[in-house]
Amino acid sequence: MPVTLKDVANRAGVSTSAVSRTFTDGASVSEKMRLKVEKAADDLGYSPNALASSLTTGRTKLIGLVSNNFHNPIFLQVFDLLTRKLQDRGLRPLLLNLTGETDAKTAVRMLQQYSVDGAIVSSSTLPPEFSKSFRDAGVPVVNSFGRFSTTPDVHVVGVDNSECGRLAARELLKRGYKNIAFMGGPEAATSTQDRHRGFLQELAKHPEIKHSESFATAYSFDAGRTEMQHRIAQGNMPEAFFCGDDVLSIGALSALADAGLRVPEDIGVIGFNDMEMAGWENINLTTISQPIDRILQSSVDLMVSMLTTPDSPPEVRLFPCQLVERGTLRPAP
Amino acid sequence: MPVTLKDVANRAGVSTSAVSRTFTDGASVSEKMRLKVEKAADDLGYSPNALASSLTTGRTKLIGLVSNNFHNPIFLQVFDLLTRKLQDRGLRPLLLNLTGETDAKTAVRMLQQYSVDGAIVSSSTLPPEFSKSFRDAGVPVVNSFGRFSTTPDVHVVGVDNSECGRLAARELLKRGYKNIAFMGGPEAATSTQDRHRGFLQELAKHPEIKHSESFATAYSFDAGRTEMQHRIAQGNMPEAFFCGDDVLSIGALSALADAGLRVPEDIGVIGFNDMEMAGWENINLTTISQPIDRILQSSVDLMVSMLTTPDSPPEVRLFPCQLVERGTLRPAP
DNA sequence: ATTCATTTTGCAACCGGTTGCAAAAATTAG
DNA sequence: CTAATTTTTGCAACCGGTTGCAAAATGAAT
Repeated sequence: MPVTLKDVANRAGVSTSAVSRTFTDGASVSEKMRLKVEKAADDLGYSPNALASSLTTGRTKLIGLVSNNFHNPIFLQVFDLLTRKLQDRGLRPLLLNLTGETDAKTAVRMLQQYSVDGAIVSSSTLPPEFSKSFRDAGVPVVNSFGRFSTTPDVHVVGVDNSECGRLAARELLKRGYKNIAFMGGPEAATSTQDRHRGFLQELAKHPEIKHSESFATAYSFDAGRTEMQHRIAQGNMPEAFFCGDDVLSIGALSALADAGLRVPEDIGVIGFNDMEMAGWENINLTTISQPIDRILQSSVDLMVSMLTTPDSPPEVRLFPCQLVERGTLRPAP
Repeated sequence: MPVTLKDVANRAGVSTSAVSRTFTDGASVSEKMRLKVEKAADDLGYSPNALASSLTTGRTKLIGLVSNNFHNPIFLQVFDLLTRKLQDRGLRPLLLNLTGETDAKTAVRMLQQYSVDGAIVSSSTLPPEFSKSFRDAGVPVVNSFGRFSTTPDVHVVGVDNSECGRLAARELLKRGYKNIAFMGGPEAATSTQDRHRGFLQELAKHPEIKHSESFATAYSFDAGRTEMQHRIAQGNMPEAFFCGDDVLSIGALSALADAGLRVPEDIGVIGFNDMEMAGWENINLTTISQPIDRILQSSVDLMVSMLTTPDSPPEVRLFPCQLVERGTLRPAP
């Protein structure tokens, strides 16, 4: 049914090599030949089979898009941008959903079977073994939203989470809060650990500031709400919270509202991520934004450069986060 | 670098056919042979190249996942479920982001180049030409969240949007509202048209009920908020609104709150979709849910059945929607 | 017109598998 | 134990392309 190279060659009355060459740029073909072949190809509606050519060229232009994060709305944007940026480069995303997957071996197999040219691992919660296994299997890897390391196994692109923690702390101090709290996501998440560490680092410079911390069980509305309810029930409330994620913050805000606590008059809240909802007028969350577009652009740039120049040493690219001022923190005095 | 069939054959001291056969089920291989080959394969860490085999078998097990909807959070769940369900069936999703793409020809090419076995078009806003072009190119298609038709070009799975419109109208009437409004998404979206039609059908039975309609410019928070602000500014407010989408509803709610109108005491609101946020305590939106899981399960079931039994006539599978009662509609008297 | 350098083209082998067919091996029947 | 039948195996062609190499065609120089 589908039109093959041979069909085009026959119709144009030339060899298959000629046809192949007109469709690979950089190949030696005369102008007449190219025209003749293109005519025939057009007539027949031919488009080359990328899979067949991959057999000999060794390149499929398939990029594994690996994630296990299909819960945080921010990732819809991630998929949108990533797929478009890949498409723009002539690459096609093969989606690999690793939700609930614990075995890196099978993950590697899934990628290998389709001989992807590379894999973009996009998750802050997927254990680094996965990236490492891919690399060990010879698959070029970029880890987006990954953790900083001085000796990375693979390329890492993301933000400096501990710097974000410091930024949040500085911002709270600047506004005159004297008793502040960190409310993290799951304690096991490296992103939470790093933000927490940065937060403490900054506070270490200000011993007069009281602070406390707690961790929600997940990066979710319910977890944030529940955790905040706990804090309220415990009494002894701090003046402001740095929440490890916007979803968490919004859950926390709802608990505060229920308890009759006003934001920012009674309690301040600063979130993290700047998801779309944070800007909605009925939420209006002051938060810290990650430069998602730059992170992803850099991720596909790195991927493309690995494809052209293999064996470049793993690199870490961290982008600065930025405060997005809205209405849940009181102004600086 | 990667281990090939031949490597395994050499190590096991058998022909390549023997190896091939041990990895295709239903093929004739003796038990000793199978064991010997599997041993060799294990030793070498061999996994068959799906792309190479696709050349002869004509099947890639690649399914194009086509969408242009990377904005509505509900679609994150769609991608999550769809990818997992496909993976469970041994199929791999090749993502095709058609945001901003107007030319079906190029979309078809993108799928053909990778000779996908089929395509699941998952969008309520992508024009039906696309599905049709895929089908015409010989690609089996399932259109999830598509529009009902008595003479469908391709398989369609979704909900009966006009029935949803009727459901919403009935629900509002049941609660004693006498003056109600439909606030749709973009007037061009078929989903909005259908819901609107159903809404009017039900009202036609109740000539004493006053009603009005308006359309937001997009399925977004801002559009819903802006549209509601218009309605408030115009004065002459209805008692309750059926909004064409939850995001729209939430935008509308925020405008109502700003205007000092209480929900549901002053104004009732019912949404559509039951996105996660609708259940958050600070939103608590009464809405209508689509059975997303069933829709997607049915979509991949249909896809699988097309792969085994081609040429089955296009089928429409519609699932019932359900009211999710929360706090934005007053109780029935 | 002849020679030499350069470009263009086709041949044929190959990429990693699959599969129809016939030969070889194993099994069953006589 | 031989013959007939069934199962297992390998050979070789093929899937849709690519590419090294040498032959053919073109162009430049003499």
